[in-house]
Amino acid sequence: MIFKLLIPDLDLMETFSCGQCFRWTYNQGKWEGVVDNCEAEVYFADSDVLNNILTVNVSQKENTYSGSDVIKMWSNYFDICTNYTKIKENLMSIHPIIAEAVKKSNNIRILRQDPWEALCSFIISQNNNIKRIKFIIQNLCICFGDKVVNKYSFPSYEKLANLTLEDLKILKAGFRANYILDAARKISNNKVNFEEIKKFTIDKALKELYNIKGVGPKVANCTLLYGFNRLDAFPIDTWMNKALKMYFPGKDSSFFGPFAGVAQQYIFNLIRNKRIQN
DNA sequence: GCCCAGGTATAAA
DNA sequence: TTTATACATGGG
Repeated sequence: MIFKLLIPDLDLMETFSCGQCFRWTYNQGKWEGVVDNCEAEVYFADSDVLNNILTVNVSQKENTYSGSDVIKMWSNYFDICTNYTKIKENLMSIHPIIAEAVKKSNNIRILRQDPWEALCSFIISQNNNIKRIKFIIQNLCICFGDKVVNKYSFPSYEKLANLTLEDLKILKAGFRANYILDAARKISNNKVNFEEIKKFTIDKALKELYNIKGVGPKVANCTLLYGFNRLDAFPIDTWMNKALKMYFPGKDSSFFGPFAGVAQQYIFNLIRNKRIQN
């Protein structure tokens, strides 16, 4: 099925390649990806781009989801109810560097990704580069996910929980394989509970995620920001540390207010594009 | 060979 | 409590 969504403040290139997600691919003017068990290509048609109308062309096995469920799913994924025009105005008023960051990389939206996919993806991201992160995640989906139509879904934690380190060698994930297994098992046997985390304060949610091996501040904050839509989460990494020291000496995430994570994403993109060293 | 990549666990100071 | 090193793998 094919349908259209009105989504202001969305630049597909910026949003899909800013490092918040790892499974979208660009092909001849269209972006191809999988959300849950739903595969789609999305694009702005020439006649729609000025009106912020996104075309979503969904392929799925017959009747996995109803038409209205599909529209709900993709509306939620792009978080269309959140007003990014307002958020960006607020952020730009905080500091000139944020204003510059927002202007330079226009229109990044924080996607509402599945919590498990976000957690697992950012466990894989540690001490790793984006190209290889994508490679490992693609292996993970092909080897252990379900075939949707042409692509594969992200494998469930239940499925991975029953595998062994030996099984995961095929991923070439290195030392992270052990962390993936630990995460899958702890969530499967309820030692870490996503439903509880949704109700927790940010500090409590972070501590809960730290119970998983290989999950530290970076991975936990990314999981909360991208998987739980906690826009106040603030995943500081080496590049962001450089940026903070350089542009915001002495400041912490509270300086950026309730949309710290959104600010971080824009600043990160600015720094990455500038290829700042030191 | 060496260094780095959207870090973290572990040991040692 | 802070600081150093190993960790798998692949690319530059």
